[in-house]
Amino acid sequence: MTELRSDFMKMFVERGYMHQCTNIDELDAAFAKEPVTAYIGFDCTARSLHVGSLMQIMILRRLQQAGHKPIVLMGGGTTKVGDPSGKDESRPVITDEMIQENMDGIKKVFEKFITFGDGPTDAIMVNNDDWLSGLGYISFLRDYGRHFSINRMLTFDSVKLRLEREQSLSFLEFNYMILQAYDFVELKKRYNCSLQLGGSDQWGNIVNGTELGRRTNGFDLYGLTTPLLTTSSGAKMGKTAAGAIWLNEDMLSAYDYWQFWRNTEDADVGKFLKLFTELPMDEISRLESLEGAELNEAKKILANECTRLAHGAEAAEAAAETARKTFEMGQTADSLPSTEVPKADLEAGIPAFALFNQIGLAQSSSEARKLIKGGGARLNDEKIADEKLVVSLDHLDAEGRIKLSAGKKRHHLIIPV
RNA sequence: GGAGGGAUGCCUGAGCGGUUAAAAGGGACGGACUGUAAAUCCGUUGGCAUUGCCUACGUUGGUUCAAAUCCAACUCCCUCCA
Repeated sequence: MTELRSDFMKMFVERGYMHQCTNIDELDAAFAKEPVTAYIGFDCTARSLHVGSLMQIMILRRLQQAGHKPIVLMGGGTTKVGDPSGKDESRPVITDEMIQENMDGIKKVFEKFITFGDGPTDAIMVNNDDWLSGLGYISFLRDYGRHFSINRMLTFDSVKLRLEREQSLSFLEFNYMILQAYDFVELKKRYNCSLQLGGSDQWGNIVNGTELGRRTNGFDLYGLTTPLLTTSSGAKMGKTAAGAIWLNEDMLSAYDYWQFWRNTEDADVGKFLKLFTELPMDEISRLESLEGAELNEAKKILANECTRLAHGAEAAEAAAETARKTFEMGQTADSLPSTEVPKADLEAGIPAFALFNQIGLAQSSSEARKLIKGGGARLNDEKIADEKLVVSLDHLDAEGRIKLSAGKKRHHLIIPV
């Protein structure tokens, strides 16, 4: 590999986004020479995206900053088929309405990170359902099916692993990679898009696309993948007690998002700063060289930066301030996640376990009881010793609220109304 | 088409008539220790309920006082033979 020339590729490698590339020299040259249009495909299986997709989102953002054009491809059509990569079972079929709803939610996430519009480097969002739904089966087979070798397809990990592992793979899913390859060609034709980005699990699908483009139209298409991200202790990114770390504020508060990053393992701080913030590299090296407890400062910066990107500067500051009050000053901050409870209910008294369940600090009453029994539940920072404790207006603090905590990190306010 | 094997809780995986809400490990949650870290150790881990009830071992029936465990049919999967 020769020295990289383009700013984008240099950044890409330096920051740790790089995993595999179909032709790094040519791609680098293209980036150095002219604006490149690139896309990443996203499933529409949920109303929001979570941190598992954040790396891809950041790449599109940086791509745009470097003067290139990002395309967000929503897999409205392919979602109906289901990607077999890395999955043991076929995906449940979801309805068109759900797909539309999910797309709307996902678009909101992207609007925070990249600029959409009609300008040359403005991002666009397209839905592959637009061209996939209208395909004629016979003509598609004749024009594109001929270019796919079954022998070859069977060697791709997404298919191979599934077959080796006794799980059945339906013909429907088998077609996923063909459709994704077709997407790439279609995007080249429509938008002169010549690069597909994606996670390393998409490598097979991406390569299929570049090859299909070359065979059918002689296109020069490129693929670039990012590494699969796990934490240093080997866990997949983005799962916690509360569930997935969603990027939409209506699914996960900015405070909780901030907390997620604040709780990063020591060993991951540098890596995450590079991937998920836009701090300059020398600043990052300084931060990651901090030792012991000082590394906590770096974690706060990480949390601030990440929250600022996803939810805005104001929300990030508020989350940081809330955390500071809660964890460092032992105060009860107004801005903790809160739930309004009718005054009348509190007057009558609510069993503590029911309340924990109601506000989401426990998934069920039983779980709440166990939490109390295990000594992990707190009311206004006092451990709840009595399993049958009834919470009432008597428990209001000086500010007229009640603070409930599950463990040392999860806090919630009850506001009587 | 023929012959065997399998389907268990979030996951892996024991159990093969009652003492089994179901071993063990993982994961997750809580506690201790710390730095809102990791590692380690301890506890919890179906739901509802002021100790009793309900739902659970692929689906549906059956045999039994009693079944995840036995029988039958069905569904799906695996292996070998043709």
